[in-house]
Amino acid sequence: MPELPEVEVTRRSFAERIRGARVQSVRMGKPLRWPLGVPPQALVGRVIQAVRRRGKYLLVDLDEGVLLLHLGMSGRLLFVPSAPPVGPHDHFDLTTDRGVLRLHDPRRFGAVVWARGEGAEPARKLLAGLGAEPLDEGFDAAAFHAALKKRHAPIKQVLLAGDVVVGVGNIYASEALFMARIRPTVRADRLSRERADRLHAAVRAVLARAVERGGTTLRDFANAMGETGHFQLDVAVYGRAGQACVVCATPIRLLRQGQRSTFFCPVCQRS
DNA sequence: CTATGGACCTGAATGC
DNA sequence: TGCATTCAGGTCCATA
Repeated sequence: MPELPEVEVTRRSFAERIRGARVQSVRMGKPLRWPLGVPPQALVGRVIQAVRRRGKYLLVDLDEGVLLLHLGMSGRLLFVPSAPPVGPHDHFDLTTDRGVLRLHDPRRFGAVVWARGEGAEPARKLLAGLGAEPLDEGFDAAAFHAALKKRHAPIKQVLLAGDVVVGVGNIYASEALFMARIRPTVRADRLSRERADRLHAAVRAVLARAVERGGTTLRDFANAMGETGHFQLDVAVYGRAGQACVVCATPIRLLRQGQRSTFFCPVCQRS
């Protein structure tokens, strides 16, 4: 479900409302990807200072420590005044004096992890090695090209790996490569500066557009207010195998890269 | 060091 | 209808 745009849209949908809230109780359901790291009781009484994002992680700053939230493949947050009935996939409730923050995650690839600070374990290790923030000023085209020069893997897989640039998941990798007219299978180190620049711009444009559109709702994404996204209406190639390319009408092709589906136009993305 | 495949988990869609 | 197989928006870890 969630790539950078969905995580950012989720963040914006509750960050201001939850700021200043005091934690009253914590409920944990089935185990998530990693343990919380402290007894849930330890969060009671903490006050939420801010909600930030790094890559696909949300960082909930507390007056003591920080909570890292990750939505995995199927995670979704909800922030509502009072807790709805608890379903079988509701695995974390943070009840505050301003509402309940709930993580709903059927596949449980998501996580809620506490650390003393961003630089303290286990946060440090989870955040270490993350690449540039694509929507920040600091995402530099020359540095992007230089980083790609060191990689022999197909460009699609380098985008997904997240250690060069963060936040680009399976949907937006295909979309950005289409926009940049680059074939997903080309080795990253074979991209010229000009083509790397096109990809750099395309990644930014696709992600920014998706944030504006409220994310992509393929089946069940919704922000913490329960609102769905609309970028699925703007998708050019993802999930469109066999359908006509929006530019040249050639049928979109599907291929497998590292057990993930990749979609591309064989004519618009010749190399 | 880099690249690759398997692992984690559940539900929906597809195929026989 | 029933049951098996495949696929899904992520990413860590072991292995080459």
